[in-house]
Order: sequence, then structure tokens, then C-alpha cells
Amino acid sequence: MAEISVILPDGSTRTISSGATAGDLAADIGPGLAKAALIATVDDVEVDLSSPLADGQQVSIITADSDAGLETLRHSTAHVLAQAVLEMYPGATYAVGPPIEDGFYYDFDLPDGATISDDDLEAIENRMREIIEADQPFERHEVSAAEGLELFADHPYKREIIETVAMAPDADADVGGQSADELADEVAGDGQISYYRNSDSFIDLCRGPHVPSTGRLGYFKLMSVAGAYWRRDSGRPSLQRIYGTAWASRKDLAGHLHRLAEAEKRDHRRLARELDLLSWPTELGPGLAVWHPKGAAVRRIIEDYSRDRHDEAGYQSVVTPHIARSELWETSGHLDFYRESMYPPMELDGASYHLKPMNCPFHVLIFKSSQRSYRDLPIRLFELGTVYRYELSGAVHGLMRIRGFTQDDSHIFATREQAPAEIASLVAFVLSVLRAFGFDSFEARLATRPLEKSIGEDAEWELATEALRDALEASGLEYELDEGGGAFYGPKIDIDVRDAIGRSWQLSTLQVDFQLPERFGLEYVGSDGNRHRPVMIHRALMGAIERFFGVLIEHCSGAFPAWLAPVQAAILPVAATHGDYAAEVEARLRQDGFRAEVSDAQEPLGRRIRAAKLQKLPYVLVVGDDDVAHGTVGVNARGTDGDERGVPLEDFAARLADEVEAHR
RNA sequence: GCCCGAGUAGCUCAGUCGGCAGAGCAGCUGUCUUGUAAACAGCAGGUCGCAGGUUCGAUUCCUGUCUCGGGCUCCA
Repeated sequence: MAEISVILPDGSTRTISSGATAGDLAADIGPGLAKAALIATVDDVEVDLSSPLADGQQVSIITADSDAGLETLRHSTAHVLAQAVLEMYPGATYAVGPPIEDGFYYDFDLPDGATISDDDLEAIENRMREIIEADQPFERHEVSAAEGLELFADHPYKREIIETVAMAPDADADVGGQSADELADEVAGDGQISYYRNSDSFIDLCRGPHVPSTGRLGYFKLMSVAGAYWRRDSGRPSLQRIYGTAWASRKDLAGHLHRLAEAEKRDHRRLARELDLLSWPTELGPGLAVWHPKGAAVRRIIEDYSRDRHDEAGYQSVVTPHIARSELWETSGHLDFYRESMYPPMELDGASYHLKPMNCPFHVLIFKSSQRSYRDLPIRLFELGTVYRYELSGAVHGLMRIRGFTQDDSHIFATREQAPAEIASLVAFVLSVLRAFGFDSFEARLATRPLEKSIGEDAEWELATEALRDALEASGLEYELDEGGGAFYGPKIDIDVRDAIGRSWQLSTLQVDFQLPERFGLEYVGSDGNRHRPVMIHRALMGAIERFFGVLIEHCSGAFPAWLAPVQAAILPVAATHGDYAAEVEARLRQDGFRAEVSDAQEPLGRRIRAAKLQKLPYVLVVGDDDVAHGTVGVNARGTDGDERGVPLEDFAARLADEVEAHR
């Protein structure tokens, strides 16, 4: 029997019989691998295990241990979902169903505008389990696009995919927002299409690969139903999207569901209410919040800290109004390029005014208010500037997406020569401040010129983008490219932080801008006595105080570190007779600027301790007879079991001071 | 803005197949005076999101609207 040899990932070669498949290779290597194998890569192309191998190929067997394996698992589970739905809802048709982070989704169009509700998910799940139980093989077939159109004659979305991708690969990829590239995930391309059959009645257009059979799946759960537009286009039909999660083992699935439950407990909207930090009265309208005393107390500490750091770093604080004449926004370009995010104009005394969506034009005017010399540069203006953006009503979300918010905004006016060093030091400054709040994991994106809606010369965009890229390279920060994601006036670096449970949130943004200085005619006098145009760097560090606060709440799960906690210590007299001493302790702590509160002895001690603990206070201090006699407190620290009795008050104050100083 | 879903006491949620609306927690009052995560009793609290419609009668059914949630799009 003829033999071939293939190269394994470790560089070794392995001889197998001619005509063997990737699955045969896995079995040849070992029964454990055969059992775990889902797909293979052959010369870096993902293929089914049923693919025959050829001599000299580099072959790697993929299991659910890898991202590629897990993605396949999820993709195949999505197919099973489609099979179940099509069986259960006669006349239904299906669109696309890719793997996504932690799971998958599939889009459906049901006949006569029927809908799927959350209550239906269980029945669909049950049908999926039957399909998995039946262990149906995923069989790959390749046919011409024309045959594909016939096969999917009753499924217009599938036909559209074939027509878009397989029959006209050069079609305008931009139509409808979902590019042909993305749809190409579904098929093989080059005039051929591939589809998978896993029962007499079910086929699906798909590029593959898939797990060998449905029996390899099983650790999944359907999560929710949502609407989604066909090809992400609000002008096209709205489909029913079912989201699910899928994992390699029962344990992984349970772990994921546990993480979701934990995330829900951290939800800043829930904690904001439970800890009495802020609320969103419906009377105000969507996306508008009011800060209660405790939330405002934390915010003030955050803002004070921010101001101090900016002072140290050579910024000058400025203050600007919330509205300005429309002419300003015409000059800046906002009305041309940002209008849809702006509140509509107010007509006053024959003039038109807009609420500000950004602070930059105001800072530009401050720069422009006097003649500037190169000796003055860089000029760093800083403002906690409140802006208003008309976010789509469906987009507002707690503090994370809100219509009125305050940016820790700064605009730096520098010479072209100064800009690169300034940007590099800005990145360091941003990270340093974020670290002070307990964030230590960052990701950056370099966003380049948008295809539509942007102003300026390509050469300037290129220059600005390079300056940002250099700063990122110098910072050692990992970053990815966001093609076309820049602001209308310039490219930007966005910095995301990862929170305590691994989710990332966009906070900082840093943008290089040659356009606004041009539009407003900004100048400085150089050492050569000539007038030059400065470069402007826009920078929001925490981004929006509101979002930052929301992220911070979720990061620390509402248990603010002592330096931020709205109440650092609750003082609980054991009985009413200890009330006077409790008041003394409170006064002593307040004298050092600590935030302490007495909880009177009207209720049993256990109940008051519980109440304080539920508020996640750093310290609960219990004072009774012994403490009155010796000037001590009983210290019950957050996150510890039990308590320390008889701690001298001064020792406790010193300890708290250390903690606040260290931002622990 | 679009799709789907949901709005019942401050909070979490029952309930009404159309016939005077319920619990727990929180709140208030009283009793208890407490040493480390829920004392006891009582009281009060609701135009069942809002506006129309159908009906003898609507919190319940229908329509519209507002708000919220999950997505889509967008974004600090």
C-alpha cells in the first residue's frame, strides 16, 4: 500500500497510508487525540477531519483546546440551532450563523412575521439536543454556484450570499455595510460553493469546516433572542437572531454561566441603586443621570485626583460654557461631520445655538485669544468639560452610554517638532493615572482615517498617524489597527482597560489634529519670527467621568478602595450608652479628613453590621465598654472574617491613612 | 433610530382565564439596650408607566405613547 508522509506541528514527519484523512492521522497518533480532534489545519488552512491528506503537507490536528477548535464547535452548534428552528417553524428561512466570542448566533426570518420569544428557547434547545443525540455526520459537498442557487431555491438570504460572494466576488464590498468578505465566511468563493448536509432534511451553505458529527457538541445554552438587520443594514429586513453559548465541556459551560452571573452582580446599574450612588429618573429623559450624595462624593475624589495630576503634569485648567453659536460649530466642522450626534439648535435673539458635543472649539478659542510664541508651547489646557451628545435612544446604557457627560478633556497645542514627544509622554501619563485607580491591563487601537466624513489632506493624516504609531511602539503597549475608525479631524489612539473579570472597556482617547488649527487659523510665532500653525492633540483620559465611574464600580464590584469609598468607616456603638464615645471616634476620624459615620444603637448590633457590610464599606468599627475604657475600637475590615478587638484608635487612623495614601 | 421583550409599593417579585391589588425586604411608630452579617409587634405605603379604545365593568384585552432591558448601528 502506498504511503505518504506529513509534517506535524513539532516538525516531525509521520508516515501514513495514501488516501488517509486528517481524522485517520489523528487516530494514528493516538486514541486520545482521535477523540478530541474536531478539525485539522493543512498548510494553515482549516479543513474537516474527513479531508484526505497529501504527501508533504503540514498537518495540525485541532481540538477544543484552541481558539480555532472552539470556534468550530460554536459554528457547528449554530448549524444545529438552524436545523432545529427550520424543523420547528415550517416556512422559516435562515440567513447567517457565525461563531462569536463565547458562543454563536443564527439569524432567521419566520413566515408571516412570526417571532420567537425567550420562552421558546427551551423547546428549541430540546430539539437541538435530539439532533446532537442522533450524532448526525456533517458531510461536506462542493457544487457550482448555479447548483447552489437551485439547492437553496427556497432560501432567499442564502441565494443572496451565493450571488454576492460566489458569483460576483468583485462586487462592491461596501453595499449595505456587511462586506462581501464577511459573507464570504459562509461559502468557499471562486465560483464554487460548499454546503454541509447533516440529515436528509437539513443542509446549510457554509465554508466550513465543521466537527465530524453533531454528537461532538452538547455543552451549549441558548441565551436570548434579539432583532438584527440583514447585512447590518437598517434598510433591509429585520431578522430574529438567537444567541447561544457553547463550550468544550460541562465545566467550561458552567464556568461561563457563573461568570455571567458574577457580571450581573457587578452591574453598575444595580450597584448604583443598592449603594445609593446615582439614579436615572425617567423624568429627565433617557441617558441622563443624577448623582446622589454618595456617588457625588466618589466622583469628587476622582475629579480632585484628576485635577491634581494635571496640575503636576503642567496642564492649565480652563472652564467653558455648555452652548455656543452655530457658527462656531460650522467653523469647527462639527455641524458638517458630527451633526447627527448633536442636539438640535436653539433659536435665541435671532441667533442659533447648539449644546456642545465636544470641548475642543472652546479651547481653540482660548489659544487664539492672544498671540502665542513658540516659547509658550506646548500649551496644555485641561477641563472637566460637560458635553451633550444625542445618542440613539437604543444605544443609551446606564453610565456607559449617556447623553450628558463630563470629559476629563485636554487639548495640547504644540509645534510639529514637539508633537511626537508630547504624544509619547501623554500615553505614559494616561496609563499612570489609570493605574492609580487599580487598572493594570490595557489594550490600544490605532484608528486611521474614515473613508467617509473626514477633512484634511492625506499627507497630514499620514503624518499624524505615524506620530501616534511611534508613540504606541515606544510605549510597549499592545495595539491593533482600526482601519477607518478615526475622528473626522484626525487619527486616534483609543485605550481600553480590562476590568477585574476580564472585560474590556474603552476609556481613553488621544487624537492628533491638523484640521482644527487650520480651520480656526491658529498661529504661533516661531524662533524664526515667522508665523506657524500649531498641531493640536485632543486627549480624554478617563474618557467620560460617568463611564469611568461605571467601569470602576464594575471593576471593584462596588467595594471602592478606601481612598475612594464614600464612607470609609461606619462606627457602631454596642449600646446607646456608647453613643458619646462613638461620636468622639467619628470626630477624631473626620479631623483627619476621613469619611466616617455613626450608626446609632437603635437596632441590634448584628443587624447594623450586616447593613454596613452590604454597603461594602472598607471598615466597620464597633465600640463598647472596653473601647470606652481604653480608647480603642473593634475593627471589622471588609473582606476578612471576624474582627480585631481593642485596636487603639490612633493605630486605626494611621492604618486607614496608609491605605488611602497607597490607594489600596 | 430599528428589531425583540418587559413595565404591579422605594427594592425584589407574586397575582388578577375582565369583577374592591398581595408578599418579603426597605420606611415609620412602639417595645427591646444589644460585642461582630437579619430582635419583636404594629402602622403606612399603589390611578398596576401614561393616554385613548372595546366593555355594565380594564391593572388584565386592543391601539398609541413613554421608559427600561437584550441586540443591531454607533460610541467617551
